[in-house]
Amino acid sequence: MNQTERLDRVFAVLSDATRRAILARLEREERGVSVSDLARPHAIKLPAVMKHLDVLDDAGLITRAKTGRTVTVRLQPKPMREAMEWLRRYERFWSASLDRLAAYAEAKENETRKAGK
Amino acid sequence: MNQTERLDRVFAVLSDATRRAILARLEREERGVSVSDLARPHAIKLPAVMKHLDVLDDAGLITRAKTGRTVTVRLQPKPMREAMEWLRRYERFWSASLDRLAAYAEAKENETRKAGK
DNA sequence: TGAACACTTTACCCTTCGGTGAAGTATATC
DNA sequence: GATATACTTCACCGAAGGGTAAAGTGTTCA
Repeated sequence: MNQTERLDRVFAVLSDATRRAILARLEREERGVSVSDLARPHAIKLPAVMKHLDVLDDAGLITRAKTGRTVTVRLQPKPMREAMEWLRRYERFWSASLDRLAAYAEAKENETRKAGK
Repeated sequence: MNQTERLDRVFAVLSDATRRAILARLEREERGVSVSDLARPHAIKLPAVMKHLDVLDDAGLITRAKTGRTVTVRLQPKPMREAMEWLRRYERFWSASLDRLAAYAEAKENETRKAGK
């Protein structure tokens, strides 16, 4: 799997609120959560949760371990790093545009003052 | 539009390589790029590019300004900030797991040394 | 052994997504 | 006025996405 595909998958995972909630839950519970516990808070049936877990798995964001009849799901956030790195490039741009906005506001302010309005 | 919906849309934008390429291009050219210039490097027809631009627009990631018959597209990266903030929560987790990995490796190392292998 | 439990798989539904060809609109340019 | 340019809209297509009900598998417990 190349970088492009990895980014596609991780960002696709993150574009769904249910999956983000699952990730957030796993982040809080480092020891892992069973599939049914993960499903409980959501208003969807188990098979739908299964599909979400498959998507998370394909993106490499979780690991699953079966013990007896229960499956423990754990977070594997490493693939998020690449996504974060990708986004980081735009960080300077936000600050830059905020700076520009501030500069503009200031210029406007001075202009107004000079005009004696 | 609430936060959940904004995150859905921004991450959905980012899950497509063509759209990431468009964003990257716009990041390099701060003065804006025309629609046809944006489309040129991609092996898809204009209507497809249009749809990508609509998706970017709906997520608030670009602005479009028509002058004569050409439309200039500019980056508006502010909505990415929220997405980045969301991801940032997992940053500590990467470092944490890297730390744990390092600790494990070190323990293993000592163990091996003690055993005199 | 039989029933309950914790998933998992299958088959299906409807909607959204990413793409196309073709036709349409508005603005240059000759 | 005719033609080229720069989009834009429309109608369509096949694949993928998120959901369901129902049936299946393996484990635990009485």
